[in-house]
Amino acid sequence: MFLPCPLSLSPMSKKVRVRFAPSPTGGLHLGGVRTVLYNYLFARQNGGDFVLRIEDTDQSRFVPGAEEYIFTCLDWCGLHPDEDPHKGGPYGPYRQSERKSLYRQYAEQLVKSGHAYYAFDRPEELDSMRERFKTPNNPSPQYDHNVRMEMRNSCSLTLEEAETLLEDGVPHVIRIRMPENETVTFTDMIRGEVSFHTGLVDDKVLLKADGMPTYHLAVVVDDYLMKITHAFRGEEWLPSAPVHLLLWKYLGWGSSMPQWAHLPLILKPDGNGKLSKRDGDRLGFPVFAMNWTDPRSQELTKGFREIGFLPEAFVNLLAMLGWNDGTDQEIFTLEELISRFSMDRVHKGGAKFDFEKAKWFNHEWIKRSEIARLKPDVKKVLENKGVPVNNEAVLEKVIGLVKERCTLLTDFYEQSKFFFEAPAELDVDSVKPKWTNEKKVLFESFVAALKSPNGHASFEKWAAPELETGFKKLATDEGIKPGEVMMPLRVMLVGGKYGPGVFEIMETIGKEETVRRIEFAIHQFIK
RNA sequence: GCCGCGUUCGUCUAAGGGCUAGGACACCACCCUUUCACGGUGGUGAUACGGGUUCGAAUCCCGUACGCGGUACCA
Repeated sequence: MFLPCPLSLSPMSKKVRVRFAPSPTGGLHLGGVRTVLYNYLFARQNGGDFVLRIEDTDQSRFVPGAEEYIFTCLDWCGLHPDEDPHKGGPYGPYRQSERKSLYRQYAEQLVKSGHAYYAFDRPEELDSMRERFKTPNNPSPQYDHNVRMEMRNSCSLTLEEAETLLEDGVPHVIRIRMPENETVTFTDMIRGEVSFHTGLVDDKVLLKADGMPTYHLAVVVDDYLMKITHAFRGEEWLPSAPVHLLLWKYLGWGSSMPQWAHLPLILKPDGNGKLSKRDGDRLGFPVFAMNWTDPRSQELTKGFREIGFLPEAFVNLLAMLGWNDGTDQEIFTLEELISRFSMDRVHKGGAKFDFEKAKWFNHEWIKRSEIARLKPDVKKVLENKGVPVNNEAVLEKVIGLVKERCTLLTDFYEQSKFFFEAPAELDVDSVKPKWTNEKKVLFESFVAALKSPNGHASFEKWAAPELETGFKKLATDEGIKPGEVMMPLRVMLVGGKYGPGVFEIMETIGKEETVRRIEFAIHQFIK
């Protein structure tokens, strides 16, 4: 453990710790889950910890139920945190609203060291500043070194003035004082070296008037306090990275700053831009991991879980959106992903989300999954649709028979309901035109033979191959080509032109039910 | 506007100086199947553009275009 490490200055004993830090304001987006996944894979692969931290610093955006929803999503995906607000951990609390008292001291430390200042500007004053400095060439003026001295803050005011305002309890924020002319550079795990000119970045608010930190202060403080070693987040954070880098430095924690990785965005399938919930609604596919009902509007947004995705497939397809292991393999278990994942094979460019491919992943997973794995989910699908499932052995047999034709778990309803209840309606139109009295006679003798197999050796044993032999022989004996009556038989049993082999179906539903359905159907086909 | 990040078949991507630019989804055709699927075989289809560097560039450099992200007391 204490071997010299000549190639690296960072101690090898430093345990990998990563975090996912969502703000609980609604459903969990695809991209969010992928960020969780990459964090999780990286942590597991390195024997590290995966922390879930709730970033609820904006109280005006509080949405009841959103936090619980996140827990459930991660749970469904099988991406379990090692530390979170529920189970706690050595670095709690894990909800930023409960850490409120922590942040102020760091903000003030920055004020003392000259890297931040108090600002007393009221919202109207900020608006008017933006109005005043707005030009065609600068449509959105920033609060930066250019205007700093024209605003009401502890840089422009005298010490006495500022102190008076503070003592009088005038509402104020603390802003970082961005240097006017420096270059901040860091190495992103995905993008390599990235640099920024500090003079172009605004004086971000660190501590809000209500005493809550903004994201900028909170990430840095919490990542430090929680000993985070690698920080992965969406690409949309890249522009504010220089603020975070400087904060780590100014707070005196530079040597323990995590390594950053800014993940590429997940884009909408048509056109460009970040994939949003709206796109899903518009194009007819889910964007959230699970159903989400907005508590205010009661609007329901569909999720991958409810639409019939297996979590294994969901995780698999998310992993492949921006990463691959360099081989042609596309289907990975979580375990495989943990061993193969590597941050340096993560793409730089955003990926358009393709729902067709997503469904393909699910189909593959359904086909490859054991019947026992599928059983509880399929049972739930059928029960939700009111299909009576009273025989576990039959259910298992049915799953084996139909799983390769189910892309979504919900497809099991259409594909297997006729095993459990007689079809309510028959697709008579596909039989009627070619229906003849001879065929009717054939089915009548088929039923008779099934009822009393004497003389029909094939029907004594109730099994698909024998049933097929017997039925075809019977047809041939009656002078009818077997092919002519296969479709009618199928429609009688299934109700439509689909499903597994007809004789497999007969074998599964049993003699009584087979006879009942044929007898019922014969009358339906009469012209 | 400014700053940053990107750019290989329609989509996800492989190929990190030397290939007929490979795979997958989707699509098309055929085969299998007396249904629907599964499966099999084959096909259409891409290095944004312009300059360099090099014997040789999708790959390295520069520029252009385009796209995206950011530019809040939101994350």
